[in-house]
Amino acid sequence: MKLEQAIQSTKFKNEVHKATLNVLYTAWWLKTLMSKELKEFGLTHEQYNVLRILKGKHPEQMCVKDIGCRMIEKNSNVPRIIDRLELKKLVKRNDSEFDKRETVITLTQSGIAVLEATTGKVTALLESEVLMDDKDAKSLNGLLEKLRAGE
Amino acid sequence: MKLEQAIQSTKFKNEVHKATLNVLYTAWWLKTLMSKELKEFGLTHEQYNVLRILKGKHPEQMCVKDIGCRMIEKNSNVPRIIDRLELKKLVKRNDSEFDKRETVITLTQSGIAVLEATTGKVTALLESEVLMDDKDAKSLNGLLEKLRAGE
DNA sequence: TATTTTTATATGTATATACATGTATTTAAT
DNA sequence: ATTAAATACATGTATATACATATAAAAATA
Repeated sequence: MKLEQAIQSTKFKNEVHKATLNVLYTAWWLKTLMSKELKEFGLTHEQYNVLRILKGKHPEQMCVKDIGCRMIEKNSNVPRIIDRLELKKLVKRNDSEFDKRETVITLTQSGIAVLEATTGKVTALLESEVLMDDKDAKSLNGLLEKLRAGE
Repeated sequence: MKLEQAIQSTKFKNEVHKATLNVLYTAWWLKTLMSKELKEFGLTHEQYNVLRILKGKHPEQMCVKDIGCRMIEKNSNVPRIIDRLELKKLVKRNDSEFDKRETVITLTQSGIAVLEATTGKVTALLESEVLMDDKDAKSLNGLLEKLRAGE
């Protein structure tokens, strides 16, 4: 679907303005798509993101700050996302021995199982819905990084 | 900044997977950038979006549904965003004469003034931070629509 | 060593998102 | 004409986002 249809507007100041709206809309579209699959597992998008980050270091523990700086949405409130994952017994909090300010987190066996099942489903969904070859994806990655060049 | 630095990860399944994360991250980056400017005017990103949509039809009134389907994030709770804009006297609610189920909304004079001031600032900010020429923006728009082709 | 500053996390508040439900009104079906 | 279905909006709840503040511990400084 063209952006014009999606937001029922044709008035863009220029192509750059249209591109900013297009990025925002595409992100919403992707999130909505993934959330439908995640919901089956009782997970939200950001809970899933935290589980995947923990998986990357497993079986090592990670402190809250290190999880936070790997999040896609940097202002996510990681302690509260962990609260909910802990309630579902998918992660476990421990006090750090090296630095008593830190809380360190690990995946539980249950967390690993849920993450693996979820990842399979999400990957399959994206493969079937995101119809883009590697060459185009590479161009897209380059352009997005160009857009953020001033970061 | 490269995505790899931004989310401190280099493990992407493939370029398409990286592109999905890159879109999500870029959207967050854009929203954060704009929010900084909007905050000066006491507006949130979605409140600003509603004001801009109303501007497109002004001085005509728009019903809640028509605003909703022009929103970038479709699941936004438009009545509640309007509640806050109404409290700030930036918009006005009226009962529709044609269909008593509808509430129709218009910008107030104050709303128009705030919107114009805000738009000027936001536009200037994007021009200075989004360093991309029209040609690249056009390619980017094409690729994003390719990504969502199955929509 | 004592004090200050910084860091890591948690908590509080307002708004937003996602979704379910309730209510009034309109449209369609019987 | 009456009933049923659909529509428009509002409201309620759980979670997330954005940001301010609080608390404890570590690091830096006097």
